[in-house]
Amino acid sequence: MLPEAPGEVGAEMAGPLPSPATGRALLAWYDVHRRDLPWRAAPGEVSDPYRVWLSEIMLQQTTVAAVRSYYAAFLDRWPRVNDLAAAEDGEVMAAWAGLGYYARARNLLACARVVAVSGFPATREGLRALPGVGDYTSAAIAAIAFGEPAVVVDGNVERVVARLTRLARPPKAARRAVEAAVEAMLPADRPGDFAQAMMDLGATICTPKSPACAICPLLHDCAAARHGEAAAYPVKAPKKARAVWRGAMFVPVRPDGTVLVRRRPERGMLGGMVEVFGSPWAAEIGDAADHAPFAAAWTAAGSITHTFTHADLTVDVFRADVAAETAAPAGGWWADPAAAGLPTVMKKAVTRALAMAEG
DNA sequence: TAGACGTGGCG
DNA sequence: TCGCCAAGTCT
Repeated sequence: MLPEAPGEVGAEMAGPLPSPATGRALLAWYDVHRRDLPWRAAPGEVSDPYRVWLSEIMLQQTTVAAVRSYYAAFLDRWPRVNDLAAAEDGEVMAAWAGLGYYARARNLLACARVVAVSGFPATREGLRALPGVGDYTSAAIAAIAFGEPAVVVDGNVERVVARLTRLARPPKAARRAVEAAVEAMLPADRPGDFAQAMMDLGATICTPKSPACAICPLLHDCAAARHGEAAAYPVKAPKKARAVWRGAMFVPVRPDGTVLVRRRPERGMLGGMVEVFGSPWAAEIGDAADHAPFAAAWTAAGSITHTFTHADLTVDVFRADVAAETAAPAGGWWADPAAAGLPTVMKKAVTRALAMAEG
């Protein structure tokens, strides 16, 4: 594919491409207002790639406030990447519990075990090949830990650039234009500070709602602010209408309070998670009774709703009180619902069933 | 490539 | 209360 002509990129923007002067102004602001974060090297000090990597993985789609205690606990328990590489899977997963996106923890450990042997790659390209390290994280580590003039684009950067340039399309749909804008203002001598400065600006001044334009160091470089419409950017992609799904779930309860569960297939929604028996989720499910795990005195326990990213689900819940010796059907087992590791939608259904008065 | 993947905080 | 959001990656 041919490289895009500058005009093609610029055509996405109602404002001009940012200049190197804008990048320098941002760094001047950063030198005074930078956030003091535990994974950040002091000014003039060399960054530890392990700490940068660990923090960047934890910060994916996760707030600084949520990460702080986990970062401290991990660093205390596994001070170097070799320590983490030698850890057992279960203890790392347990230490990650509560942070969310658990694939990150699995990739973290896999990555540590690679790095423990060969060390951290010192280039963006090399970093990009590590498990759990994508376009953003590879660029961030390369810039912050190794001083590579990588173009770092995260959600903060997208927002800042969208406002600076009055970007006409949603940033993710105008990826090349965003990168071109960042590159145009990137100070080659301080790429790591520049990346962190963009993120600090996005997190503290150029916020999603109610941006503090009056105290922004880039106010006079910002096309959106000049038009008094910073909050109108970035342009949002139109929300797709959510599908409407229905389902039925069946909760047999033994006298000791255990309920019947099974494990979902590894792939697909809630892959590998524990669930209660029930129907597939679809626009129509037909007769709920067709999906019961076994014949019993099923009683309607009402319904629950749950919103997924792309579907609104309503589930009719049924309960049956069964004998202690009731056998679990193939694939199922009896579990204490409080300790079964149920995802939220399943917890809702079980809670609904158990809230029903017995008998 | 659009969708899945977790959780807690905020207006 | 509830939708939106927060330093994305993988398939």
